[in-house]
Amino acid sequence: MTTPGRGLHGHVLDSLGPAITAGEYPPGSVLRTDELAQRFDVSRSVMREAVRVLESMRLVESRRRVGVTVRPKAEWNVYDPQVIRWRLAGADRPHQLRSLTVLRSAVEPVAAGLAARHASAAQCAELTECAIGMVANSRGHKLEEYLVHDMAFHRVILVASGNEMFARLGDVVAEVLAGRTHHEVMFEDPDPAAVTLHVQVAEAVREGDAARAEKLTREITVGALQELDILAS
Amino acid sequence: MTTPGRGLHGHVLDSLGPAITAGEYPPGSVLRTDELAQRFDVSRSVMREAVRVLESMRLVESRRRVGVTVRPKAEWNVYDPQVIRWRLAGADRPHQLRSLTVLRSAVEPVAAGLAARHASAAQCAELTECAIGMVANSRGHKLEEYLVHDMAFHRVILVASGNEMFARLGDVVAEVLAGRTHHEVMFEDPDPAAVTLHVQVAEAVREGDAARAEKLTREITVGALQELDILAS
DNA sequence: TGTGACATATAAGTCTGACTTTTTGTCCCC
DNA sequence: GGGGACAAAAAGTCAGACTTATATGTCACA
Repeated sequence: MTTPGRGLHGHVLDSLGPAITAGEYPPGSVLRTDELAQRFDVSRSVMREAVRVLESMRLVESRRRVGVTVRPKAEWNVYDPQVIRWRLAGADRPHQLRSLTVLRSAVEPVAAGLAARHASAAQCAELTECAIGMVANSRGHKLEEYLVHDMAFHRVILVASGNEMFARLGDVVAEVLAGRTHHEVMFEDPDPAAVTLHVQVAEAVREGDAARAEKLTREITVGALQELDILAS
Repeated sequence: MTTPGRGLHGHVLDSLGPAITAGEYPPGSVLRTDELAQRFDVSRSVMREAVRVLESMRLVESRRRVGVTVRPKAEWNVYDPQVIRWRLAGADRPHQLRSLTVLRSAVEPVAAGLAARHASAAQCAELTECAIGMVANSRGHKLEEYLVHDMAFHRVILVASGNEMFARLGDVVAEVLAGRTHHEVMFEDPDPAAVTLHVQVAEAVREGDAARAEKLTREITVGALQELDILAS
């Protein structure tokens, strides 16, 4: 992914982070820095750095004379990519995938609409390339190749929206798409209708038709919601 | 806000964070831990903890033999509440407000639709109370009181959506609303039409009319976009 | 002149131990 | 039983020595 396990404190985080986000330490649990340092066989300085990071993610709170207490889930920085990755890697995975898919359904249509207005020529070209790649790999069990182009497609849309907040969701969306292919039920070739929708979105963006790009993308995300049985009405 | 300036390293962050997010150190700038420790008159241990936090926010990258280099804006964890607060407090404020308002326009309508399906009786009651509070303070230059109820209203909607990712945007939305009242041009009483929309959203949610709640909320967010001259078509 | 191996300097990374500060629980006394 | 002083516990801070990785410069050799 990005740069995992860099330094000793990173190694500690790779152990503690998933454990906490998995609910292994229920909210209110108290950890002691010294004990943790011993357990992970690192110095207190290193342990303190790790705790500081967990604190900035609002997973824990460090108080004098008390120790390091685990915060309730509702206070976590759930948008921190690291936290998202930890949760996706653990028992919380299904729940996290649902949350993120709902988020996608809100954000991506609007992003596509904005992309139709702001996308550069290069971005339009890239988008079309992605769509072509998806079509080319939509049959014959070439799921991995399809996935690569699918992830790229959505990333381009989000970046081309021109909104930094949307752009930064590219990694998250990619993670969701990858999860669908790798862990969920997706043995067969992708739905041809979905592939067509992607091609049409690329068209709409190229033509600057914001309303159509938004509507088509909404259809894509509705499909994603249905896959997870998140059904409305 | 939450718990600012806790401990020495927190004090350092309160100085460094805003400076970096304000672009005071352009991307690629190199800082040295020792020099920073001297400058802020703290020990290296404390400085290292601060750097670790900045690193987890992806504002900087620490590499051996090089130093602490500032990352390009595109890599920052722009959803980190701390980063958002720093940017809102600095020169980037207008740009950040626009980004967040666009995000709101994507998320809040969908959240309102979900709230109509999932809101508890208590949440419906709270929502109605907020709407009443807004109406009661909509005339006579009682902007502060109006703001309190406005923030509460949107927070309830986001929480009642039942989606943790939406719920965690409550603070951000509150910050945007507060910003509009405190820093932007908003001397007069709020737009009566907007107040009515809020009342109607509360109604729709109470009645479980998801489509109407979503549509009405979309009208609210369109208004917010127009205030900032973010116009479509 | 270019290229590779090697040496060196540099800045982060780590560890240790001593000390400080804050908070909480307890116990004594009124 | 309540209030205040005291003691213990855990995080917080600091200073210094040492380790490790790595960018960069140097020099020999082709």
